[in-house]
Amino acid sequence: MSLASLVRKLEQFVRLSPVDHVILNRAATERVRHFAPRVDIVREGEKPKDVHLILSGWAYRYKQLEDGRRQVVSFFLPGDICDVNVFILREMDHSIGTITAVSIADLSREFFDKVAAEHPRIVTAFWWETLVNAAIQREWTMSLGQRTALERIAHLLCEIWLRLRLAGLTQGDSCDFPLTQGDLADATGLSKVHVNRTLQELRAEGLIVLKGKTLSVPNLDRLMSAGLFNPNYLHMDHEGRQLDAVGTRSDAAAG
Amino acid sequence: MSLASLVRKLEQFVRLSPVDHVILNRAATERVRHFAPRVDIVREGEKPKDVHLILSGWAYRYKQLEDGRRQVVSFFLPGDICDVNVFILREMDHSIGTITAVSIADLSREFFDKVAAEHPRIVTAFWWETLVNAAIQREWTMSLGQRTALERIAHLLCEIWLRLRLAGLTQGDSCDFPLTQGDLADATGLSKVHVNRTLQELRAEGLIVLKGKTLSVPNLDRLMSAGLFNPNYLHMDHEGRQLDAVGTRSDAAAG
DNA sequence: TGTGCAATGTAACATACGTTATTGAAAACG
DNA sequence: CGTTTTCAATAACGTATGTTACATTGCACA
Repeated sequence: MSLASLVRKLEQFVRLSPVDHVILNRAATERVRHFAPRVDIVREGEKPKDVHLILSGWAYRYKQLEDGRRQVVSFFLPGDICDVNVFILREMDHSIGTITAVSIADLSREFFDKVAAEHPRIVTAFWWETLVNAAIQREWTMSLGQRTALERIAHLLCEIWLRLRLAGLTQGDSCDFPLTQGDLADATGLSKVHVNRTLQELRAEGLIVLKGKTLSVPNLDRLMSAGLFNPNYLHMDHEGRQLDAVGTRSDAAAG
Repeated sequence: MSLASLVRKLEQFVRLSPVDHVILNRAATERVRHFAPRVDIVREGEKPKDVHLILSGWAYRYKQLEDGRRQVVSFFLPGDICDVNVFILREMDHSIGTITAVSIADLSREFFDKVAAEHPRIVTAFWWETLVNAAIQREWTMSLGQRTALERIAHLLCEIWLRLRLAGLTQGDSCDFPLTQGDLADATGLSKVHVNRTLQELRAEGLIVLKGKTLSVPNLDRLMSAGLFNPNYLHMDHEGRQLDAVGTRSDAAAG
Protein backbone atom coordinates (compact mmCIF):
# COMPACT_ATOMS: atom_id res chain seq x y z
CA MET A 1 0.00 0.00 0.00
CA SER A 2 1.12 3.48 0.75
CA LEU A 3 4.59 2.55 1.81
CA ALA A 4 5.25 5.24 -0.77
CA SER A 5 4.49 7.94 1.79
CA LEU A 6 7.07 6.65 4.21
CA VAL A 7 9.76 6.29 1.60
CA ARG A 8 8.99 9.66 0.11
CA LYS A 9 9.21 11.24 3.52
CA LEU A 10 12.42 9.54 4.60
CA GLU A 11 14.09 10.29 1.29
CA GLN A 12 13.49 13.96 1.85
CA PHE A 13 16.15 13.55 4.43
CA VAL A 14 18.42 10.59 3.70
CA ARG A 15 19.07 8.92 0.41
CA LEU A 16 18.22 5.26 0.71
CA SER A 17 19.92 2.56 -1.30
CA PRO A 18 18.04 0.03 -3.43
CA VAL A 19 18.71 -2.52 -0.70
CA ASP A 20 17.25 -0.17 1.88
CA HIS A 21 14.13 0.04 -0.26
CA VAL A 22 13.84 -3.70 -0.35
CA ILE A 23 14.18 -3.91 3.42
CA LEU A 24 11.52 -1.29 4.00
CA ASN A 25 9.28 -2.90 1.47
CA ARG A 26 9.56 -6.24 3.16
CA ALA A 27 8.92 -4.67 6.55
CA ALA A 28 5.80 -3.01 5.22
CA THR A 29 4.24 -6.07 3.69
CA GLU A 30 5.08 -8.91 6.02
CA ARG A 31 2.74 -8.37 8.94
CA VAL A 32 -0.11 -6.11 7.97
CA ARG A 33 -3.28 -5.54 9.97
CA HIS A 34 -6.45 -3.61 9.23
CA PHE A 35 -8.59 -1.66 11.65
CA ALA A 36 -12.02 -0.07 11.50
CA PRO A 37 -12.47 3.65 12.20
CA ARG A 38 -12.70 4.81 15.83
CA VAL A 39 -11.11 1.75 17.36
CA ASP A 40 -8.09 1.30 19.65
CA ILE A 41 -4.92 -0.24 18.23
CA VAL A 42 -2.97 -0.13 21.48
CA ARG A 43 -4.10 0.61 25.03
CA GLU A 44 -2.34 2.32 27.88
CA GLY A 45 -0.89 -0.26 30.26
CA GLU A 46 -0.21 -2.87 27.62
CA LYS A 47 3.25 -4.25 26.99
CA PRO A 48 4.54 -2.76 23.74
CA LYS A 49 5.42 -5.57 21.37
CA ASP A 50 5.92 -4.09 17.94
CA VAL A 51 6.46 -0.76 16.34
CA HIS A 52 3.66 0.28 14.03
CA LEU A 53 4.00 1.79 10.62
CA ILE A 54 0.88 3.52 9.33
CA LEU A 55 0.30 2.37 5.76
CA SER A 56 -3.00 4.13 5.23
CA GLY A 57 -5.54 6.08 7.23
CA TRP A 58 -5.30 8.49 10.15
CA ALA A 59 -4.82 7.64 13.82
CA TYR A 60 -3.99 9.41 17.04
CA ARG A 61 -2.20 8.98 20.26
CA TYR A 62 -4.16 10.02 23.32
CA LYS A 63 -4.06 10.03 27.08
CA GLN A 64 -6.92 10.10 29.49
CA LEU A 65 -7.39 11.14 33.11
CA GLU A 66 -9.42 9.04 35.51
CA ASP A 67 -12.28 11.50 35.36
CA GLY A 68 -12.51 11.18 31.60
CA ARG A 69 -10.70 14.30 30.44
CA ARG A 70 -8.92 13.32 27.30
CA GLN A 71 -6.03 14.79 25.36
CA VAL A 72 -4.92 13.87 21.89
CA VAL A 73 -1.15 14.19 22.03
CA SER A 74 -0.33 13.49 18.40
CA PHE A 75 -1.73 12.50 15.06
CA PHE A 76 -0.45 9.71 12.87
CA LEU A 77 -0.72 10.16 9.14
CA PRO A 78 0.13 7.64 6.44
CA GLY A 79 3.86 6.95 6.40
CA ASP A 80 4.29 7.72 10.09
CA ILE A 81 6.07 5.36 12.43
CA CYS A 82 4.59 5.08 15.86
CA ASP A 83 7.51 4.86 18.29
CA VAL A 84 10.83 3.54 17.17
CA ASN A 85 12.11 1.14 19.82
CA VAL A 86 9.16 1.39 22.22
CA PHE A 87 9.51 -2.25 22.99
CA ILE A 88 12.34 -1.48 25.35
CA LEU A 89 9.72 -0.02 27.69
CA ARG A 90 7.67 -2.21 29.96
CA GLU A 91 4.29 -0.67 29.42
CA MET A 92 2.52 1.87 27.25
CA ASP A 93 1.85 5.23 28.87
CA HIS A 94 -0.82 6.14 26.34
CA SER A 95 -3.24 4.65 23.86
CA ILE A 96 -3.37 4.71 20.10
CA GLY A 97 -6.69 4.81 18.30
CA THR A 98 -7.86 5.04 14.72
CA ILE A 99 -9.74 7.95 13.20
CA THR A 100 -10.46 6.45 9.79
CA ALA A 101 -10.01 2.87 8.67
CA VAL A 102 -6.32 2.15 9.08
CA SER A 103 -3.79 -0.37 7.80
CA ILE A 104 -0.61 -0.84 9.75
CA ALA A 105 2.50 -2.94 9.39
CA ASP A 106 3.97 -4.35 12.59
CA LEU A 107 7.73 -4.03 12.82
CA SER A 108 9.35 -6.44 15.21
CA ARG A 109 12.23 -6.00 17.54
CA GLU A 110 14.19 -8.37 15.35
CA PHE A 111 13.63 -6.10 12.39
CA PHE A 112 15.13 -3.19 14.27
CA ASP A 113 18.09 -5.18 15.48
CA LYS A 114 18.84 -6.30 11.97
CA VAL A 115 18.44 -2.81 10.56
CA ALA A 116 20.66 -1.40 13.27
CA ALA A 117 23.40 -3.82 12.38
CA GLU A 118 23.19 -3.71 8.63
CA HIS A 119 21.44 -0.61 7.32
CA PRO A 120 22.87 2.55 8.78
CA ARG A 121 20.95 4.83 6.47
CA ILE A 122 17.66 3.46 7.64
CA VAL A 123 18.85 3.95 11.20
CA THR A 124 19.63 7.57 10.44
CA ALA A 125 16.26 7.99 8.77
CA PHE A 126 14.50 6.54 11.80
CA TRP A 127 16.43 8.82 14.11
CA TRP A 128 15.30 11.71 11.98
CA GLU A 129 11.70 10.56 12.32
CA THR A 130 12.16 10.25 16.10
CA LEU A 131 13.71 13.70 16.43
CA VAL A 132 11.04 15.33 14.31
CA ASN A 133 8.30 13.71 16.36
CA ALA A 134 9.93 15.05 19.51
CA ALA A 135 10.06 18.50 17.94
CA ILE A 136 6.39 18.29 17.03
CA GLN A 137 5.53 17.38 20.57
CA ARG A 138 7.45 20.40 21.83
CA GLU A 139 5.63 22.61 19.38
CA TRP A 140 2.32 21.30 20.70
CA THR A 141 3.49 22.21 24.19
CA MET A 142 4.16 25.71 22.87
CA SER A 143 0.74 25.89 21.24
CA LEU A 144 -1.16 24.75 24.29
CA GLY A 145 0.80 26.95 26.62
CA GLN A 146 0.98 30.18 24.63
CA ARG A 147 -1.17 30.34 21.55
CA THR A 148 -4.75 31.61 21.52
CA ALA A 149 -7.56 29.38 20.28
CA LEU A 150 -7.39 30.79 16.78
CA GLU A 151 -3.64 30.52 16.60
CA ARG A 152 -3.72 26.97 17.91
CA ILE A 153 -6.14 25.73 15.33
CA ALA A 154 -4.49 27.59 12.49
CA HIS A 155 -1.15 26.20 13.62
CA LEU A 156 -2.41 22.65 13.80
CA LEU A 157 -3.95 22.88 10.36
CA CYS A 158 -0.67 24.15 8.92
CA GLU A 159 1.23 21.31 10.52
CA ILE A 160 -1.12 18.67 9.22
CA TRP A 161 -1.11 20.27 5.82
CA LEU A 162 2.67 20.25 5.52
CA ARG A 163 2.97 16.72 6.81
CA LEU A 164 0.38 15.51 4.35
CA ARG A 165 2.11 17.35 1.54
CA LEU A 166 5.43 15.77 2.42
CA ALA A 167 3.74 12.38 2.28
CA GLY A 168 2.28 13.26 -1.13
CA LEU A 169 -1.30 13.35 0.14
CA THR A 170 -2.48 16.80 -0.85
CA GLN A 171 -4.22 17.61 -4.12
CA GLY A 172 -3.68 21.19 -5.19
CA ASP A 173 -4.87 23.34 -2.33
CA SER A 174 -7.03 20.71 -0.70
CA CYS A 175 -6.78 17.46 1.18
CA ASP A 176 -8.75 14.82 2.98
CA PHE A 177 -9.59 15.88 6.49
CA PRO A 178 -11.36 13.27 8.60
CA LEU A 179 -11.02 15.01 11.98
CA THR A 180 -14.22 16.03 13.70
CA GLN A 181 -14.51 19.21 15.72
CA GLY A 182 -14.40 16.97 18.76
CA ASP A 183 -11.03 15.61 17.66
CA LEU A 184 -9.73 19.12 17.16
CA ALA A 185 -11.02 20.05 20.60
CA ASP A 186 -9.21 17.13 22.24
CA ALA A 187 -6.02 17.99 20.41
CA THR A 188 -6.03 21.71 21.13
CA GLY A 189 -7.29 21.60 24.69
CA LEU A 190 -10.36 23.64 23.76
CA SER A 191 -14.06 22.85 24.08
CA LYS A 192 -15.98 21.67 21.05
CA VAL A 193 -18.07 24.80 21.14
CA HIS A 194 -15.07 27.02 21.05
CA VAL A 195 -13.50 25.01 18.26
CA ASN A 196 -16.65 25.61 16.29
CA ARG A 197 -16.60 29.35 16.94
CA THR A 198 -12.95 29.48 15.97
CA LEU A 199 -13.42 27.55 12.74
CA GLN A 200 -16.16 30.00 11.81
CA GLU A 201 -13.73 32.78 12.38
CA LEU A 202 -11.08 31.15 10.20
CA ARG A 203 -13.70 30.63 7.50
CA ALA A 204 -14.92 34.20 7.77
CA GLU A 205 -11.40 35.44 7.18
CA GLY A 206 -11.08 33.20 4.15
CA LEU A 207 -8.22 31.25 5.67
CA ILE A 208 -9.77 27.83 5.26
CA VAL A 209 -12.60 26.05 3.52
CA LEU A 210 -13.69 23.09 5.58
CA LYS A 211 -16.69 21.16 4.48
CA GLY A 212 -17.58 17.51 4.80
CA LYS A 213 -14.29 15.73 5.16
CA THR A 214 -12.28 18.01 2.91
CA LEU A 215 -10.05 20.89 3.87
CA SER A 216 -8.88 23.57 1.46
CA VAL A 217 -6.21 26.10 2.21
CA PRO A 218 -6.45 28.84 -0.40
CA ASN A 219 -3.45 30.72 0.94
CA LEU A 220 -1.04 28.80 3.09
CA ASP A 221 1.09 31.81 3.94
CA ARG A 222 -1.86 33.65 5.41
CA LEU A 223 -2.89 30.63 7.44
CA MET A 224 0.67 30.24 8.66
CA SER A 225 0.85 33.79 9.82
CA ALA A 226 -2.51 33.48 11.57
CA GLY A 227 -1.06 30.53 13.47
CA LEU A 228 2.36 32.08 14.08
CA PHE A 229 3.59 29.05 12.26
CA ASN A 230 7.31 28.59 11.74
CA PRO A 231 8.01 25.37 9.86
CA ASN A 232 11.55 24.98 11.14
CA TYR A 233 10.51 22.41 13.75
CA LEU A 234 9.44 19.95 11.08
CA HIS A 235 13.01 19.81 9.82
CA MET A 236 11.92 19.28 6.25
CA ASP A 237 14.92 21.12 4.88
CA HIS A 238 16.07 19.66 1.63
CA GLU A 239 19.24 21.68 1.80
CA GLY A 240 20.20 19.76 4.86
CA ARG A 241 20.77 16.77 2.72
CA GLN A 242 24.48 16.92 2.61
CA LEU A 243 23.56 14.29 5.13
CA ASP A 244 23.77 11.77 2.35
CA ALA A 245 27.26 11.55 3.64
CA VAL A 246 25.92 10.35 6.94
CA GLY A 247 24.89 7.09 5.43
CA THR A 248 28.28 6.31 4.02
CA ARG A 249 30.17 6.39 7.26
CA SER A 250 29.83 3.72 9.90
CA ASP A 251 26.88 5.58 11.05
CA ALA A 252 25.05 7.38 13.80
CA ALA A 253 24.04 5.72 17.02
CA ALA A 254 21.92 2.72 16.44
CA GLY A 255 18.67 1.31 17.62
CA MET B 1 31.35 15.87 38.90
CA SER B 2 27.90 14.48 39.19
CA LEU B 3 28.23 11.95 36.48
CA ALA B 4 26.89 9.86 39.32
CA SER B 5 23.35 11.07 38.64
CA LEU B 6 23.45 9.94 35.04
CA VAL B 7 24.88 6.54 35.85
CA ARG B 8 22.47 6.06 38.72
CA LYS B 9 19.58 6.91 36.47
CA LEU B 10 20.63 4.75 33.54
CA GLU B 11 21.37 1.81 35.78
CA GLN B 12 17.82 1.92 37.05
CA PHE B 13 17.04 0.60 33.65
CA VAL B 14 20.00 -1.15 32.06
CA ARG B 15 22.95 -2.78 33.74
CA LEU B 16 26.14 -1.22 32.48
CA SER B 17 29.41 -3.10 32.33
CA PRO B 18 32.63 -1.80 33.88
CA VAL B 19 33.75 -0.87 30.39
CA ASP B 20 30.52 1.06 29.85
CA HIS B 21 31.29 2.96 33.03
CA VAL B 22 34.70 3.85 31.74
CA ILE B 23 33.26 5.08 28.46
CA LEU B 24 30.68 7.23 30.18
CA ASN B 25 33.23 8.53 32.57
CA ARG B 26 35.53 9.55 29.78
CA ALA B 27 32.65 11.20 27.91
CA ALA B 28 31.77 13.16 30.99
CA THR B 29 35.20 14.51 31.70
CA GLU B 30 36.75 15.19 28.33
CA ARG B 31 35.06 18.36 27.18
CA VAL B 32 33.45 20.13 30.08
CA ARG B 33 32.12 23.68 30.05
CA HIS B 34 30.74 25.90 32.78
CA PHE B 35 27.96 28.45 32.50
CA ALA B 36 26.62 31.19 34.73
CA PRO B 37 22.96 31.23 35.81
CA ARG B 38 20.38 32.64 33.40
CA VAL B 39 22.46 32.34 30.27
CA ASP B 40 21.84 30.60 26.94
CA ILE B 41 23.81 27.46 26.12
CA VAL B 42 22.30 26.96 22.68
CA ARG B 43 20.12 29.23 20.57
CA GLU B 44 17.31 28.46 18.15
CA GLY B 45 18.60 28.55 14.59
CA GLU B 46 22.09 27.35 15.41
CA LYS B 47 23.56 24.24 13.89
CA PRO B 48 23.58 21.54 16.58
CA LYS B 49 27.13 20.30 17.02
CA ASP B 50 27.27 18.25 20.16
CA VAL B 51 24.94 16.54 22.54
CA HIS B 52 25.03 17.98 26.04
CA LEU B 53 25.14 16.06 29.26
CA ILE B 54 24.17 18.06 32.33
CA LEU B 55 26.74 17.38 35.02
CA SER B 56 25.42 19.83 37.57
CA GLY B 57 22.82 22.57 37.81
CA TRP B 58 19.40 23.10 36.27
CA ALA B 59 18.59 24.25 32.76
CA TYR B 60 15.60 24.47 30.48
CA ARG B 61 14.59 24.17 26.92
CA TYR B 62 12.36 26.96 25.68
CA LYS B 63 10.72 28.36 22.59
CA GLN B 64 9.65 31.88 21.89
CA LEU B 65 7.17 33.54 19.56
CA GLU B 66 8.07 36.69 17.66
CA ASP B 67 5.92 38.78 19.98
CA GLY B 68 7.85 37.57 23.00
CA ARG B 69 5.51 34.93 24.40
CA ARG B 70 7.72 32.26 25.80
CA GLN B 71 7.18 28.62 26.70
CA VAL B 72 9.50 26.42 28.68
CA VAL B 73 9.11 23.01 27.07
CA SER B 74 11.29 20.97 29.40
CA PHE B 75 13.63 21.08 32.33
CA PHE B 76 17.07 19.55 32.45
CA LEU B 77 18.26 18.26 35.79
CA PRO B 78 21.71 16.87 36.62
CA GLY B 79 22.30 13.63 34.76
CA ASP B 80 20.00 14.56 31.89
CA ILE B 81 21.12 14.27 28.30
CA CYS B 82 19.90 17.01 26.03
CA ASP B 83 19.02 15.36 22.72
CA VAL B 84 20.67 12.16 21.66
CA ASN B 85 21.70 12.47 18.03
CA VAL B 86 20.46 16.01 17.43
CA PHE B 87 23.41 16.67 15.23
CA ILE B 88 21.67 14.91 12.40
CA LEU B 89 19.36 17.93 12.19
CA ARG B 90 20.37 21.04 10.36
CA GLU B 91 19.28 23.61 12.87
CA MET B 92 17.94 23.90 16.40
CA ASP B 93 14.21 24.56 16.68
CA HIS B 94 14.51 25.82 20.26
CA SER B 95 16.95 27.30 22.74
CA ILE B 96 18.52 25.92 25.88
CA GLY B 97 19.25 28.19 28.81
CA THR B 98 20.58 27.79 32.31
CA ILE B 99 18.63 28.38 35.49
CA THR B 100 21.45 27.95 37.99
CA ALA B 101 25.16 27.74 37.30
CA VAL B 102 25.59 24.70 35.09
CA SER B 103 28.39 22.36 34.07
CA ILE B 104 27.94 20.35 30.92
CA ALA B 105 29.96 17.77 29.05
CA ASP B 106 29.83 17.95 25.26
CA LEU B 107 29.40 14.60 23.57
CA SER B 108 30.53 14.50 19.99
CA ARG B 109 29.09 12.75 17.03
CA GLU B 110 32.16 10.54 17.03
CA PHE B 111 31.39 9.47 20.57
CA PHE B 112 27.94 8.36 19.50
CA ASP B 113 29.22 6.52 16.47
CA LYS B 114 31.70 4.65 18.58
CA VAL B 115 29.17 3.84 21.25
CA ALA B 116 26.71 2.63 18.64
CA ALA B 117 29.23 0.24 17.25
CA GLU B 118 30.74 -1.06 20.42
CA HIS B 119 28.52 -0.52 23.44
CA PRO B 120 25.02 -1.77 22.88
CA ARG B 121 24.00 -1.36 26.48
CA ILE B 122 24.76 2.32 26.42
CA VAL B 123 22.77 2.56 23.22
CA THR B 124 19.83 0.92 24.93
CA ALA B 125 20.20 3.20 27.91
CA PHE B 126 20.23 6.24 25.64
CA TRP B 127 17.15 4.99 23.83
CA TRP B 128 15.47 4.66 27.17
CA GLU B 129 16.39 8.25 27.99
CA THR B 130 15.06 9.36 24.62
CA LEU B 131 11.78 7.50 25.03
CA VAL B 132 11.25 8.78 28.55
CA ASN B 133 11.86 12.34 27.42
CA ALA B 134 9.28 11.87 24.70
CA ALA B 135 6.84 10.53 27.26
CA ILE B 136 7.47 13.52 29.51
CA GLN B 137 6.77 15.85 26.63
CA ARG B 138 3.48 14.09 25.97
CA GLU B 139 2.56 14.39 29.62
CA TRP B 140 3.22 18.12 29.46
CA THR B 141 0.88 18.27 26.48
CA MET B 142 -1.70 16.54 28.65
CA SER B 143 -1.14 18.96 31.50
CA LEU B 144 -1.40 22.06 29.39
CA GLY B 145 -4.41 20.80 27.52
CA GLN B 146 -6.46 19.30 30.33
CA ARG B 147 -5.27 20.03 33.82
CA THR B 148 -6.35 23.02 35.89
CA ALA B 149 -3.77 25.45 37.22
CA LEU B 150 -3.55 23.69 40.54
CA GLU B 151 -3.27 20.27 38.97
CA ARG B 152 -0.63 21.48 36.54
CA ILE B 153 1.63 22.86 39.20
CA ALA B 154 1.15 19.93 41.53
CA HIS B 155 1.88 17.61 38.64
CA LEU B 156 5.02 19.43 37.62
CA LEU B 157 6.32 19.44 41.18
CA CYS B 158 5.74 15.69 41.44
CA GLU B 159 7.59 15.10 38.20
CA ILE B 160 10.57 17.17 39.23
CA TRP B 161 10.57 15.54 42.63
CA LEU B 162 10.67 12.01 41.22
CA ARG B 163 13.30 12.87 38.65
CA LEU B 164 15.50 14.44 41.30
CA ARG B 165 15.01 11.46 43.57
CA LEU B 166 16.03 9.09 40.79
CA ALA B 167 19.17 11.15 40.32
CA GLY B 168 19.85 10.97 44.04
CA LEU B 169 19.25 14.68 44.59
CA THR B 170 16.58 14.75 47.26
CA GLN B 171 17.28 14.89 50.98
CA GLY B 172 14.50 13.35 53.02
CA ASP B 173 11.33 15.19 52.06
CA SER B 174 13.05 18.25 50.63
CA CYS B 175 15.17 19.32 47.73
CA ASP B 176 16.81 22.27 46.09
CA PHE B 177 14.37 24.22 44.00
CA PRO B 178 15.85 27.10 42.02
CA LEU B 179 12.81 27.81 39.81
CA THR B 180 11.18 31.20 40.19
CA GLN B 181 7.45 31.72 39.92
CA GLY B 182 8.17 33.22 36.53
CA ASP B 183 9.83 29.98 35.43
CA LEU B 184 6.85 28.00 36.67
CA ALA B 185 4.56 30.35 34.78
CA ASP B 186 6.46 29.87 31.53
CA ALA B 187 6.43 26.12 31.99
CA THR B 188 2.76 25.76 32.86
CA GLY B 189 1.34 28.32 30.47
CA LEU B 190 -0.07 30.37 33.36
CA SER B 191 0.56 33.97 34.36
CA LYS B 192 2.95 34.73 37.19
CA VAL B 193 0.12 36.12 39.25
CA HIS B 194 -1.90 32.97 38.91
CA VAL B 195 1.11 30.80 39.71
CA ASN B 196 1.47 32.78 42.90
CA ARG B 197 -2.20 32.32 43.80
CA THR B 198 -1.94 28.63 43.07
CA LEU B 199 1.19 28.12 45.13
CA GLN B 200 -0.58 29.82 48.03
CA GLU B 201 -3.37 27.35 47.62
CA LEU B 202 -0.99 24.38 47.62
CA ARG B 203 0.67 25.76 50.74
CA ALA B 204 -2.67 26.36 52.45
CA GLU B 205 -3.57 22.73 51.90
CA GLY B 206 -0.25 21.63 53.33
CA LEU B 207 0.82 19.98 50.11
CA ILE B 208 4.10 21.82 49.78
CA VAL B 209 6.49 23.97 51.72
CA LEU B 210 8.29 26.29 49.34
CA LYS B 211 10.55 28.93 50.76
CA GLY B 212 13.72 30.47 49.47
CA LYS B 213 15.11 27.97 47.07
CA THR B 214 14.00 24.87 48.91
CA LEU B 215 10.95 22.73 48.30
CA SER B 216 9.57 20.25 50.81
CA VAL B 217 6.92 17.71 50.02
CA PRO B 218 5.58 16.42 53.34
CA ASN B 219 3.27 13.91 51.70
CA LEU B 220 4.06 12.92 48.16
CA ASP B 221 0.93 10.81 47.75
CA ARG B 222 -1.32 13.73 48.54
CA LEU B 223 0.55 15.98 46.13
CA MET B 224 0.35 13.31 43.47
CA SER B 225 -3.36 12.98 43.85
CA ALA B 226 -3.81 16.76 43.74
CA GLY B 227 -1.96 16.71 40.41
CA LEU B 228 -3.68 13.59 39.07
CA PHE B 229 -0.16 12.29 38.82
CA ASN B 230 0.44 8.81 37.47
CA PRO B 231 4.15 8.01 37.42
CA ASN B 232 3.89 5.38 34.71
CA TYR B 233 5.11 7.79 32.02
CA LEU B 234 8.49 8.13 33.69
CA HIS B 235 9.10 4.42 33.10
CA MET B 236 11.13 4.08 36.25
CA ASP B 237 10.04 0.50 36.73
CA HIS B 238 12.79 -1.67 38.08
CA GLU B 239 10.96 -4.83 37.10
CA GLY B 240 11.36 -3.98 33.46
CA ARG B 241 15.05 -4.51 33.73
CA GLN B 242 15.38 -7.83 32.04
CA LEU B 243 16.77 -5.62 29.30
CA ASP B 244 20.49 -5.61 29.00
CA ALA B 245 21.06 -4.54 25.49
CA VAL B 246 18.95 -4.14 22.45
CA GLY B 247 18.41 -7.50 20.93
CA THR B 248 20.32 -9.34 23.60
CA ARG B 249 17.95 -10.99 25.98
CA SER B 250 19.65 -11.84 29.21
CA ASP B 251 19.75 -11.54 32.94
CA ALA B 252 18.00 -9.08 35.18
CA ALA B 253 19.82 -7.75 38.19
CA ALA B 254 21.75 -4.55 38.64
CA GLY B 255 23.50 -2.64 41.35
C1' DT C 1 25.61 48.03 55.77
C1' DG C 2 23.12 50.38 52.91
C1' DT C 3 21.20 50.36 48.09
C1' DG C 4 19.16 48.52 44.05
C1' DC C 5 17.00 45.13 41.54
C1' DA C 6 14.71 40.81 41.19
C1' DA C 7 11.29 37.99 43.15
C1' DT C 8 7.15 37.53 45.77
C1' DG C 9 2.67 38.85 47.32
C1' DT C 10 -2.15 41.09 46.84
C1' DA C 11 -6.01 43.51 45.08
C1' DA C 12 -9.38 45.14 41.52
C1' DC C 13 -10.91 44.47 37.32
C1' DA C 14 -11.15 42.33 32.42
C1' DT C 15 -11.82 38.51 29.16
C1' DA C 16 -11.12 34.35 26.56
C1' DC C 17 -12.91 30.39 26.87
C1' DG C 18 -16.05 26.76 29.13
C1' DT C 19 -20.74 24.88 30.06
C1' DT C 20 -25.31 23.72 29.20
C1' DA C 21 -28.92 23.50 26.17
C1' DT C 22 -31.35 23.27 21.87
C1' DT C 23 -31.80 22.70 16.80
C1' DG C 24 -30.92 21.10 12.26
C1' DA C 25 -28.33 18.45 9.04
C1' DA C 26 -25.65 14.57 7.78
C1' DA C 27 -24.24 10.10 8.13
C1' DA C 28 -24.75 5.34 9.78
C1' DC C 29 -27.80 1.53 10.32
C1' DG C 30 -31.05 -1.96 10.69
C1' DC D 1 -36.02 3.98 3.72
C1' DG D 2 -37.30 5.37 7.80
C1' DT D 3 -34.87 5.56 12.30
C1' DT D 4 -31.11 6.53 15.16
C1' DT D 5 -26.95 8.49 16.12
C1' DT D 6 -23.38 11.54 15.33
C1' DC D 7 -21.78 15.98 14.03
C1' DA D 8 -22.18 20.94 13.36
C1' DA D 9 -24.14 25.32 14.53
C1' DT D 10 -25.64 28.88 17.67
C1' DA D 11 -27.15 31.24 21.95
C1' DA D 12 -27.11 32.55 26.94
C1' DC D 13 -24.64 32.52 30.73
C1' DG D 14 -20.65 31.26 34.02
C1' DT D 15 -15.80 31.13 35.54
C1' DA D 16 -10.91 30.19 35.64
C1' DT D 17 -7.40 32.64 34.57
C1' DG D 18 -5.18 37.01 32.62
C1' DT D 19 -3.86 42.00 33.25
C1' DT D 20 -2.40 46.04 35.43
C1' DA D 21 -0.78 48.12 39.26
C1' DC D 22 1.63 48.59 43.34
C1' DA D 23 3.53 47.19 47.89
C1' DT D 24 6.75 44.13 50.22
C1' DT D 25 10.49 41.11 50.85
C1' DG D 26 14.91 39.31 50.00
C1' DC D 27 19.31 39.20 48.42
C1' DA D 28 23.57 40.53 45.43
C1' DC D 29 27.01 43.55 45.53
C1' DA D 30 29.13 48.24 46.11
